[in-house]
Amino acid sequence: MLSRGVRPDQSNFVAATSAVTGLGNLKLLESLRTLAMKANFEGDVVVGTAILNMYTRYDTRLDLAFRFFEGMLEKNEYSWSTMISALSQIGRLDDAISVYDKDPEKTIPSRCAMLTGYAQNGRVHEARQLFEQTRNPTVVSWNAMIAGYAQNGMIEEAMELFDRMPVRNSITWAAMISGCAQNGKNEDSLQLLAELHRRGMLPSHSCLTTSFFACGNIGALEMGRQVHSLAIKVGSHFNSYVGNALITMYSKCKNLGDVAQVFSRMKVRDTVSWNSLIAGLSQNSMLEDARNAFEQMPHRDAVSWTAMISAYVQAGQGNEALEIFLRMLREGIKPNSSTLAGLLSTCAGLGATKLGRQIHCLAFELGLELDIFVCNALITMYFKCGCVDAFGVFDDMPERDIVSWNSVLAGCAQHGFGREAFKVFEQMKAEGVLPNHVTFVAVLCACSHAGLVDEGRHYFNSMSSDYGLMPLNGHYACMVDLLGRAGRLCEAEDLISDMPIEPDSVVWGALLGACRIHQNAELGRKVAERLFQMEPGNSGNYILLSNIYASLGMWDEVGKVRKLMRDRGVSKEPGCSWTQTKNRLQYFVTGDRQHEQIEEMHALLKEFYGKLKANGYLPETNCVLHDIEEEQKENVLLCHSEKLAVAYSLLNTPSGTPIQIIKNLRICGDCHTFIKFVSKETGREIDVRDGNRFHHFIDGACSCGDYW
DNA sequence: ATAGGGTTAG
Repeated sequence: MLSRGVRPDQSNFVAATSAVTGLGNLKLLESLRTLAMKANFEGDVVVGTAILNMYTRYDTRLDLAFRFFEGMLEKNEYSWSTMISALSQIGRLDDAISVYDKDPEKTIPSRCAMLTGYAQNGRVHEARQLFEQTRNPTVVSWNAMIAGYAQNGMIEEAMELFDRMPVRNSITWAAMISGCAQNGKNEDSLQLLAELHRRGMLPSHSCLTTSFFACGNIGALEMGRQVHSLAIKVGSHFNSYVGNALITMYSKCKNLGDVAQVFSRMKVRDTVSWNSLIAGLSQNSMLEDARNAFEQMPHRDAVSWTAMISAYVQAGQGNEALEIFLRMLREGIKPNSSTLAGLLSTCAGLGATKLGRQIHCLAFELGLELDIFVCNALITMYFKCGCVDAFGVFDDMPERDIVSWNSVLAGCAQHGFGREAFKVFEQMKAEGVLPNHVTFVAVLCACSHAGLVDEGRHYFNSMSSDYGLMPLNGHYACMVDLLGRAGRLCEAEDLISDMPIEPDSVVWGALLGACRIHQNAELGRKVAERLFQMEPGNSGNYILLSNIYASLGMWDEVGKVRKLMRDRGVSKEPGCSWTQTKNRLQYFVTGDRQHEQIEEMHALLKEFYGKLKANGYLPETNCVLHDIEEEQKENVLLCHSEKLAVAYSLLNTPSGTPIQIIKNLRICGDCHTFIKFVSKETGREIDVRDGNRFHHFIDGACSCGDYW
């Protein structure tokens, strides 16, 4: 056009800028802008606003966009609203507010942008004020307010506006249907879709997308199929949002055949389609397929990398997760708060404090150190690794959600900070945060671990009387544990028999654990038999019972339990457990290959012990490995040192394949032991029942991450 | 073209 000497007009420029959208090419944009200036359009509001809009999409910091906005000779209502909306979307709410304040007109678009800005940054009350001050709200104003309420969990208020508003459009319905689904009211959201349908209206792409989300949330496969055919009927199935939502819906409904079909029939697969596929596959434990999809996809974004990392995290493959992360960094992809949160939970699982600290540093570099997700993950990581730095992270948080409070309470429980847990709990209440079921599990666990029986009772009662929270099995399990550890086995038994809900195996398991501590073989046998019926495949119950007998020196009974296991074919998978009798530690190995396993472990332990010594970890010479005693050759290994037990438990993993792990020496293990561990850092007993890693207690320093 | 709605990771 230009080469033929035709001067482009306003609409040409607008069309050209819109064509540039999605190309992500800032240089192209700059040249368009130069062209506009040459063609004497630099002062044109419409062209200017179109250029501004382009800037807001590419410029992540918005500095260029803002400078351009400031320089605009003329601004219309949309120039203002575009700038306000862009600033508030990246969280620069204060700048958005000051732009809004400077707007002399404060037109409806400008107000709507500001309203949404407030709502998306959690300031619903200001959003509401803005809405209420608007004299003639348009349908856009109503929609913005409905969405604002829904995004802030105020679904009743949103519903009330929805019922009250004079005119609704398709966006109103989409906002309401989405609001319900986002707030766990999936059935309501599907009912709204049905009502929309009944009224003879056609559902928009957004309505369909969000309805699939709702179906997926509740696993409503049949409903999902019906909506799917509706989508085909209205021709929406080619829309990428709809297609992507279908992938997610079918994978949440565990219908992988349909996932594959939808994916293969899609005309255009964007990054979200691939990401949804990866997420769906990994959530259905098809890790290999997820990885293949990941390797095949054309453009991987931060979400793709994060999805793959968390797939490995969930599968317990921390090393793979880490390798993917390193590759991500090498390829220059910037991690976001979710990436870091996933990695931190891996560190927590591995007890990898050193790596955890490195990721903490990375969070500072990326400016994510105060991000709520990152902080919550940091708190859990530090606590699981036994570092009280968790408190510092918690204290520095500018805002906290229920997860933050629960994480800190759980940490107190794990580390025996009973009284501190109460303080945190009171502080939480004072700040007006309502405790939930998880909160009480943590508080009761803290009581149990600190041996605070009366306090535990008080909080247990307060749950239902003050907060209307009915105790669940987890809470009963804590109480049984609390009473049981305090030696009040009868009371624990009574509590179980008075339960209004059916006690699960965890509750009985807590009682069995108490029997183990107090060496009560009579009750232990009774409880264990019940557990054998409830979970016939769980070898842990058999081992616990045999540990009780072993602790009383009742070796005949130990033999009987082991025979029972063999007869019932329980211990196909090799497993191991620790127990302590007086001044000895015993290591039980179960499974068909017990004998060779012991030999192999023996050898590996010697090797490992040598490494420990070489690294200055076990200075005392009395930590000798005792030979297997004749009479318990088959199943019991004895040693005399608690420290050696720590070394042993380092090698132990919950998955029951200790040998492999030992060879790698990469993953430190979970210990199912009743040995008391005291943290050198806090001087307090560590609760090892909840997956705490304690290798650093060998010498106060974290050894993991060095891989020895 | 621009103010309001929708999919993926945690």
